[in-house]
Amino acid sequence: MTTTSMKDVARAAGVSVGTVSNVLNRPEAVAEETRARVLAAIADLGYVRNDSARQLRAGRSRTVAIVVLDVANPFFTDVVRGAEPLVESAGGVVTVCDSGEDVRRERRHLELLEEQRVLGLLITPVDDSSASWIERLTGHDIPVVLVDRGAGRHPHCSVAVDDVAGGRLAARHLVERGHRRIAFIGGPSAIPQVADRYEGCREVCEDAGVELEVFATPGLNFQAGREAVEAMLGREDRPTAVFCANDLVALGALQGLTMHGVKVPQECAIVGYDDIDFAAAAAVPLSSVRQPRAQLGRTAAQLLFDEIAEGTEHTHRNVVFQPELIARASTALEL
Amino acid sequence: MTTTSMKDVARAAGVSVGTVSNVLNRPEAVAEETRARVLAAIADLGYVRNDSARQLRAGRSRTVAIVVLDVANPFFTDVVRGAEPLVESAGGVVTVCDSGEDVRRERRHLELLEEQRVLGLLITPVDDSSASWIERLTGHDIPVVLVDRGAGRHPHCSVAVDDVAGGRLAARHLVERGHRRIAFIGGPSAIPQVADRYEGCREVCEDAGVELEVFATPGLNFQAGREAVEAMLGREDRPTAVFCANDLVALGALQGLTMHGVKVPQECAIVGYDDIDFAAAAAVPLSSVRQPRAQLGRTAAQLLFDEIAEGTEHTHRNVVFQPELIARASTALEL
DNA sequence: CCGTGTTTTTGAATCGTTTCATGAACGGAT
DNA sequence: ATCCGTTCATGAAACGATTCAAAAACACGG
Repeated sequence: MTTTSMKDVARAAGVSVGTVSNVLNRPEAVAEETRARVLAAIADLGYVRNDSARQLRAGRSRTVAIVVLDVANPFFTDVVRGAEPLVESAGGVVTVCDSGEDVRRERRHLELLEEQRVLGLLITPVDDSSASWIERLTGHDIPVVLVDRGAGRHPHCSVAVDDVAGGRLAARHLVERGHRRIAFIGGPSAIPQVADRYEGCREVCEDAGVELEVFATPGLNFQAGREAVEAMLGREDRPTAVFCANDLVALGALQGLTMHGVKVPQECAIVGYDDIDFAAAAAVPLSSVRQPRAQLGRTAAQLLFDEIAEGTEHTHRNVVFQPELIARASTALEL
Repeated sequence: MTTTSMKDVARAAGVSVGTVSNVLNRPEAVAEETRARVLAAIADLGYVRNDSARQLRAGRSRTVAIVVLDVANPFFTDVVRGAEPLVESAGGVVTVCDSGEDVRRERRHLELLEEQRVLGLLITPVDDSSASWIERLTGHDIPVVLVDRGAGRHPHCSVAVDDVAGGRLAARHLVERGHRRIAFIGGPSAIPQVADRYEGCREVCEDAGVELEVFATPGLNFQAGREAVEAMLGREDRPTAVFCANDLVALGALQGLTMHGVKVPQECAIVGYDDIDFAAAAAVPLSSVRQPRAQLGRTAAQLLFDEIAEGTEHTHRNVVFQPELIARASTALEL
């Protein structure tokens, strides 16, 4: 069965293809009676527009791509959710690509997206090596907005959250509750987020004259938190609070402490980072630093459309959001 | 700046467009020397294939769409991950669409996907009302595989997990550990998954002469579990174990019990369903029924490609997988 | 140098829309 | 009846790749 095209519809309705096209795209420009006839033919034949042909003619697609490091990470799903409504209300479509933190996968996606002539791109690059690839896109007139990686100089718009401020928030929260010995759990420090969060924490501790000890982990996952906390337990001058670079790490720490009979928050307080859904759902609800994730997505999409609209007049903007501390049971005690 | 097309490349390399096309698609058919010249021109001009034109000619795209109920749900992300490698190794691309359990969003996606002439579709439909829309696609020669909703009769391939068996597994596990009074927490029972899991549980309890009480919830979320368990706590003949229709519910139950000082598993055992990552990460690691999610995705993709390859010879297949019980601390005690 | 067979290359047709200059149809004013 | 201004409809020319029959180039034996 061959697919039916506008030509078939035109024939069935006794009009020209141009008219069918007008019915679809500028219905007000075609006479009432004709329009009805064409619509009837469309329904009758079950005609469906061919998007490839449309795009070929238009020169670009209506797709905005979002390239994320991990689709399963709630951070990114929320960013996507934030961006979607804006894109859709602008008549666009969102497509999500998962690089899985793998440069090769990311590259493959970028190639494909360029072949598809996407309208624009929101991306959290895997690492600096992506820069040249991304610039290739902008060179071909595909606007790009960087998400949560706006640190360095770069010729793009970007949105990000101030991780140093987040680190400060967490540390200040703990210091205010009387903690004088704090542990930072997280790593590797090559990840800018980790480094920044640590940096903010360090500043505050230094200013307050509070002891800060680092437990470096190989990654930001559950296991890492559990192991780090176990390393900490043997010690006699054990910190009375831990700040984890990530909620997963914090949940690992929580389980580690619980299983060794250390009471949270009575014997050890915990602050996490990201405020994932499970932070509130933990056996001891977790205090955490929340980032305005949906807004990050919304703003990124907005910047993209601004850039498209402004054309050559455009000058890049870099928007930085401030995080917020959500206090829960895991830090509910003053020492 | 206008995008460069094959014509430009052809001119630059001093050959015809047909030859350029051959270099890209059947390089072995073009002379060594010519090929080199064309490739040089491509690199030189920064030429990028136009996928719309390609697809227009080809009549279909290389995209396999997966329409899920919730991208943030680990169940679906794993299904997607399972399907991806197979699709990509077949030269396809995966695109994920989130219906958000909303029929209207789902419909919009289906319309768009049909306009894009996708290669095929894996979908977990929002409800039965989707059926007619989906059949429209198959009517237009777009093969569809149903994921985890293969219950009724339907003219498609499908993959699913046997939820009744899952319910039986959970109940049997609890009965074997000596529990004689069990609670089922979950709802609404209109959801086939909930109904099936309950059904399996009921069978086993009935056969074993074990008392089963249902705490119906309005949804399958954290809050629901917490509230259900609180309703249960007041009672004197309190069940000694709960089977939750879902891990989120189970985590809610766990938090509810913990906060009211009820020890898990000593005073109340818990079994969840889905074995999400956080099940193992809970303060008391959660026993849970695991579904072979990635395999579900893999198989769905396989069925899709089979259908494409077999053409009219194809007869639909319905594959049902068996779930597995993962025992952890939350049921670690014999009564 | 010719015929034959093989390897390369060509160029036109095609896919299904959109766009736009042109033309037809019609009504009303003169 | 003629002319003019609207309102609608038309049909051909893009858009950029792929395909394929046919032409060209080449190799080689006689």
